[in-house]
Amino acid sequence: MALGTDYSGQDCSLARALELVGERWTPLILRDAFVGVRRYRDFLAHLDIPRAVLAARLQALVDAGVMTKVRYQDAPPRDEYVLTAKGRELWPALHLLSQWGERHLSELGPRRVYTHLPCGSRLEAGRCPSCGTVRPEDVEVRLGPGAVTSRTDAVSVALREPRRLLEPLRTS
Amino acid sequence: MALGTDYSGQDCSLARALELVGERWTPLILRDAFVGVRRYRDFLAHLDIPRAVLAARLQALVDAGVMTKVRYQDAPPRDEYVLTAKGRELWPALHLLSQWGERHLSELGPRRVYTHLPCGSRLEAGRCPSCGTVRPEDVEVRLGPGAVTSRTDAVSVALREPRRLLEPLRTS
DNA sequence: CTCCTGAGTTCGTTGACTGAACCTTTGGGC
DNA sequence: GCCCAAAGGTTCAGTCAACGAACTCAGGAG
Repeated sequence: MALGTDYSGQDCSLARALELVGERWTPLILRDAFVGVRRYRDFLAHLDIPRAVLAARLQALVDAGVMTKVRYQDAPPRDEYVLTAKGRELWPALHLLSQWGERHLSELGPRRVYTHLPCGSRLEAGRCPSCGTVRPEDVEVRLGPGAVTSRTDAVSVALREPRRLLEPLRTS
Repeated sequence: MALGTDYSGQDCSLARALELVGERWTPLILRDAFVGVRRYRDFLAHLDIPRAVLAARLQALVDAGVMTKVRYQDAPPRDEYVLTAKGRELWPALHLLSQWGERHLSELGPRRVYTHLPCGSRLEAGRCPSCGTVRPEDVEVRLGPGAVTSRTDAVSVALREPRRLLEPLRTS
């Protein structure tokens, strides 16, 4: 269970991208960010990730300009981690990889169903078959027939309700 | 520099997909497979990857049905690793991540330019803006202005020529 | 003052990646 | 037959990242 990332010597934008978002846990942190998770506590509860690794990954994402820390309360001071525009552009890539997994690794049917709300189409290949490219804000996620609802942490429970991408999750 | 992969407990097709293709080196092995690399020796030369890791990754990809071993010569017996249909379906996801890297991490302009040969359009978002979804076989890759040609191994040199995706690379 | 929560940091242990050396099969040159 | 080289691995000791439990720290609440 170790995944370092450093592909120096590869003159390749894929390698550069993987050094940022290819590390262990990072794609799942981003997935959670897209479905609305913003707080350290919620990432921790939903991912079962070591605290030190989570702190390091969030810091790396902030340093890379993929997320920003936003203060949402002053007493006591609390920050949320929110995707930047650069980070939000990762959604098609993450979604396509996820769809590949749905097709080939999900025997009971899709675990999540993505709908483009303005037109009602199901998303394919990270975009709407009728409208072209799609903004994550316009996408609705809900559980599909292949979903397994075994987790009982507050974040997993809250995420069972249909919701829009990027809509902040509230668990408290 | 360690990236293990096992996201048990995550009911998520992205996590399942990452367990297969998210391990360290695996995305770059797949990238090489898409540009025509097929032999152990060529992967080794082009990636600077430890032999044991390369052998383990190729075996895992074969076990998962993403690649197959194909005998191309009997005396002495030699096999090539070739993408299956399941593996070829990973192209849009890999391409999108690569394009994100081109946009955000490649200061000198794109390192690689992808063209849909039947219509001549440059690919965007893993598909052709005019034709819709694209088969990798119909895509041409050539170096762009951001490319750095510092590697001197035979595979890197051969890959400097424009070529179609999936067209077998010959270096000997 | 004491307890509690959120958000980390510290640290010993485990396990994956690294790189060099070694092994096996086969063919070619002599 | 004998020796060497190449392809495709396997083995192994050392290193470094991930793991997980414990600890720290700041700021309320009572």
